[in-house]
Amino acid sequence: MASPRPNHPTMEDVARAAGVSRALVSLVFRESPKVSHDRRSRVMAAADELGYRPNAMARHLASHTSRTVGVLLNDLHNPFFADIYDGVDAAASALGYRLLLTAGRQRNGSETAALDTMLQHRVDAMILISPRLSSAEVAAVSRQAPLVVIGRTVHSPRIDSIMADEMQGAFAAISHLASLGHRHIAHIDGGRGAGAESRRVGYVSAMQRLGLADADVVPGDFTEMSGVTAAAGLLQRAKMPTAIFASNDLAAIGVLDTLLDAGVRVPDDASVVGYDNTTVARMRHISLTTVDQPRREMGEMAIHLLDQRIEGRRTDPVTTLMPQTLIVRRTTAAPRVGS
Amino acid sequence: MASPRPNHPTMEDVARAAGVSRALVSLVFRESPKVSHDRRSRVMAAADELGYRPNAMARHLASHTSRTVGVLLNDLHNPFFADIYDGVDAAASALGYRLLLTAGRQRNGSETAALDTMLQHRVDAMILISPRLSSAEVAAVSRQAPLVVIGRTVHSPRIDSIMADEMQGAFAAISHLASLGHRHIAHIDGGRGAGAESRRVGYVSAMQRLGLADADVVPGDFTEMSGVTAAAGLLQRAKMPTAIFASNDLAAIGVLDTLLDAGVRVPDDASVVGYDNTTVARMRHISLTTVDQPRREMGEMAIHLLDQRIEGRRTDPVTTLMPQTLIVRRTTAAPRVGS
DNA sequence: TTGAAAGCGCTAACAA
DNA sequence: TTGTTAGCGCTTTCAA
Repeated sequence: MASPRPNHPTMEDVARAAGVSRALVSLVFRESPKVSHDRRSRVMAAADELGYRPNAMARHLASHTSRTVGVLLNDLHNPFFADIYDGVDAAASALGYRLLLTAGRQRNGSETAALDTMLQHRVDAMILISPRLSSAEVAAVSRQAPLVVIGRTVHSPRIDSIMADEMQGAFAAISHLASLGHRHIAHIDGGRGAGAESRRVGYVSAMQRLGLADADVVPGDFTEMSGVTAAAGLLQRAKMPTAIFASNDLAAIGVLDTLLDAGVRVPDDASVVGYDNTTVARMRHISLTTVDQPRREMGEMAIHLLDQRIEGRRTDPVTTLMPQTLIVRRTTAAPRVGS
Repeated sequence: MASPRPNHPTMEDVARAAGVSRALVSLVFRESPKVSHDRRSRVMAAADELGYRPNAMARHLASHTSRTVGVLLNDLHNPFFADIYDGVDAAASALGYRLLLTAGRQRNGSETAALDTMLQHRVDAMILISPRLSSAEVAAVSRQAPLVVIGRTVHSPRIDSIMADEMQGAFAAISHLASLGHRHIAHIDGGRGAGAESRRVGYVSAMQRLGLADADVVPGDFTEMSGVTAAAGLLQRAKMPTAIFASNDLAAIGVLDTLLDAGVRVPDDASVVGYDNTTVARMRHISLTTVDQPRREMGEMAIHLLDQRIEGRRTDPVTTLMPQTLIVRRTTAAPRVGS
């Protein structure tokens, strides 16, 4: 048997206490301008007195709108998502949207369940951050509410996408190394990770465009361990590349660690570049040169795109490519002469 | 002008399509056992056909219960919170609770706004993870719904608390060092950070109980920089302590970095212990001995405590102290003989 | 098992 | 500026 729920006062109660009609109380709480100052304060006082708090469910049910955007974070552990969320949150509160967060879990199908919850709450729109769902599923959901997908492109009339321009990011990394004088630059692949393919393609095309050595892609998978393995392999070679462009920071750290153990000094003997500009890359101890994504801006963009749709200012889907910035720190330098 | 919202079908529509009454559809969606298999599948088929999804707001409004727990994460960036959330999520889905997440922001007063949103949605209970709110404010909120506060104690009849047993954690760290043979162990303080005081007190009492050197507390504040500063100060001393117990991993990393720069080898010349067992501590590159908190279990505990209250099985407040575990990695070893 | 009717707490016209 | 009257989509009696 459940404990009695606290008896929340209703508008009716507030109206009675303030000696006005319920409609007037409703107007006050909707911040209508056509309520006299005097009455408004009478109502507010009564509400405070009673500890009244409008019932969001009743309100949304009656008004057919919640001005709420659902956000699906597939992994709370990824600091990336936190940055994106900051942007979402800032833009949402600036434009007066409420946010309903749900986090995916390991369990399969949990994303579907999370989306379902949001749809049951009749959110006005949703933001999906790197969803693992199939494109077909995502497209199906978009029939119920407009969607912004971050980190993927899904083609559907009511889906907008926001992508990092990883080709450009990879180019920035390689051209930085090239300008330092490196010609032989290896790339540690990200496997099936998000963005890995574009980074690899960007790397390969940059090597060509800049007239450097042949592309040299070492298998990997976005983990620290894959960086360790890849670097160990590179160390075996008769001629080590002078620089390594890892597909993400984690792998770059594995590389750093392995080179250090082997007595290869960074950046004196070899340069290393990561990707993502995670917190770890910023640590003094690591101070990794890496490619930064404008995460916060991506989040803000998501809300703006949805706002355009919700307000009916746009119906055509758009894909936004966000520019990347190279952050030069202490793991890159000119190669030693003769190497 | 707003775009037309998608016209969600209602129970009425489903009932009509399935050729049954609305009440029957309601029973089906509430998973009532007293619906024939045949009719149930007819209803489900019609619902699928129409893309029907129950309206959570109407449901909650009519049923006076949402079986939803609100979770206030004050900082999405803290990986700590993500682990706690995992536990919350697992326990909630096991017990059939839905979760409503909100994340606090930098802005002051945002926590209050977040709580307000949750209360407006009439959540059955709330979990506050390391809230920055004053105890008075938290206590006030608890009159509207039962609360579990993680990381703080707030005394109120409807508030349960979950705390890390940091005194014990500090003791574990110090006794590990003592058993290795260290006698002179410095502590870098965490300042006003959560748990810092208990860690310091735990350190001081452990030093006494174990009959080690006088307590040696260096000011700090939970940041990497404070570890750098503290270590630099320690290096100036005529006689360096042989071991350093930092109040958290971040500060420990600052220490590690500074010692390395100064040519002090860890753990050969000095041992370092952190606190929190963050992702960074686990990295091979760092491999920091540190104190782990059972974060996931803390999250699970929160749901269980709330469940007891929601189901009316308990009305008295409890405070749960969670045990800490020392994780020994590569930054601790016996001191050099003679030092 | 099914159906009818009332009402949850609010908003949204419309009147006054 | 304020009050009146219908609902919103669902659950919940209660009867059939």
